Amino acid sequence: MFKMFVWDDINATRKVESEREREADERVVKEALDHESRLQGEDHQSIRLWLRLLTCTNMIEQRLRARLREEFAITLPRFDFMAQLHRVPEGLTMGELSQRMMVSGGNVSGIANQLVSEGLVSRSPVPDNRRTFCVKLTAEGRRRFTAMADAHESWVVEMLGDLSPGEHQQIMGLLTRLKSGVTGLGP
Amino acid sequence: MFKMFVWDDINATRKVESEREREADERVVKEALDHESRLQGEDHQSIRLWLRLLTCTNMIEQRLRARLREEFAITLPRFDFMAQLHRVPEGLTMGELSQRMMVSGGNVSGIANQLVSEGLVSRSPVPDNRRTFCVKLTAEGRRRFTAMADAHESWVVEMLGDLSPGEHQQIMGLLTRLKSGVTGLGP
DNA sequence: TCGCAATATTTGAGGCTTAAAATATTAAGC
DNA sequence: GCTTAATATTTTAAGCCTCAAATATTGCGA
Repeated sequence: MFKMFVWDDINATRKVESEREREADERVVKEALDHESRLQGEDHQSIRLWLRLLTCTNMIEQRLRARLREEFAITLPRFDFMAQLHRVPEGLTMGELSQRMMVSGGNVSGIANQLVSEGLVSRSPVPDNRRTFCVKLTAEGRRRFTAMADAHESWVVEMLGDLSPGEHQQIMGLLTRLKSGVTGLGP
Repeated sequence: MFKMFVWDDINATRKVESEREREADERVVKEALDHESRLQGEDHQSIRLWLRLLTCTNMIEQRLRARLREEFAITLPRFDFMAQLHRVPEGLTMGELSQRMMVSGGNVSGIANQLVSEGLVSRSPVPDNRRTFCVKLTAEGRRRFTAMADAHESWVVEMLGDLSPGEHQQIMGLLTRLKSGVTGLGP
C-alpha cells in the first residue's frame, strides 16, 4: 500500500519518493501549515484535491480581505455586494443578490441596511410587485466602487499572474467540469 | 476587442462565439446565479479564474456544511478542528491549530472552549513552556470523529468523482502552481 | 371570493470570524 | 539581574453568516 505524508512544501523541487519519506519522517522539512498539512493519505485523492482547493481559495480571500481593509477600509462582503450591483446597472432584487453572492437572504438584508445607511446603495420599491425591492448603487456608490475595483483586479492579477494563459485556460476548463459535476448532483 | 458575457451555463455544450453572444444579448439562457454571473469581461481573465475558484469552493463548502449539520449536528469549523487533531495524535498547540485551520487565534480559542466543554477535546499544559497548551482529541472525540470522517470523505468523493484520475492530477498540479505563486508574494 | 400555496423579505438566536488590546511567559542583550 | 522584545494565548467588540420563524404579498384554483 502506498503511504506518505502530504506536506506540500512549496519550496521543494521535485524529489524522489524515498527522499520525501525520509524528510517527512525526520520532520526536517519546514512544513506549510494549512488545511492540507500532514494529511495521512492512502487513496484519499479527492480529499486532497478538496483541501488544496480550499487552501488556495482561503489564501487568496484572506489577502484580498486584508488589502481591502488596509487600503479602502471596507470589508470583502460589502465589496462583493457592490460588485454584483456594479455589473447590473438596472439593479437587482434582494433575492438575486443573495443567489449571486452565494449567501443567505438574511445576510444580504443586513449588509444592504448598512450600505443604504452609508449612502452607497439605494433600495427602492418595485411598482408591480410590492414584495421585492430594486437595489442599485448610488452615484456615490459607483464612485467608491470604481475606485476600488481597479486595485482589486490588480491584486488578483498579481496573485494569479504566475500561471500562463494556457494554464489559465486549462484550470478554467477543469474547474468548469468540477463545478458541473457538483451542480449535477442536484440542489 | 473581444467582448462577451460570462454566464456559465453548465448545461450548454460548446457553441460558436456568435451564437453565445446572441443568446447572451437576448437573455434567453438560464443563467447560473453565482459569483461569476454576468461578469462583463474584456481581458479580466484572472478575475474570472478567481471567481470560478471561489464559486467551486463555496458550492462544495456549503454542501459539506449542510450535510454535517443534517447528519451529525456539527458545524464545519468544529469538524475541521477535530480533523486537524485526528491527523496528529500527539496533539497540537492553539497556534498550530490556528495556522492549520487558517483562522485567527482568537477563533480557535472559542471553538476549543466549546469542544472541551463537550468533552471531545482536552487542553493540557505543557511542562517546559507554560505559555502553550497541548490540545488533543479525547477518546470520545476520536470515536465521534471517525464516525463522521467516512461520511465526509464519501461526500467529497461524490462531488469530485466526475473528474478522472488524470484530471485530478492535472488540477492538483495547476493548483500547486497557483498556490506557490500566491505564497511566493510573501506574507 | 375565499382559501392556500408559493414567493420575497426581514427578524432573531446562535455560531463563526477578525483585528486589536490585554495578559502571561520566555528569550536575548547588556 | 534587568530590560526589552518576541511568543502564545485569551478577551473584547464589531461584523458576517446560517437557519428557522415571522410578515407580507402574489397568484391560483375551488
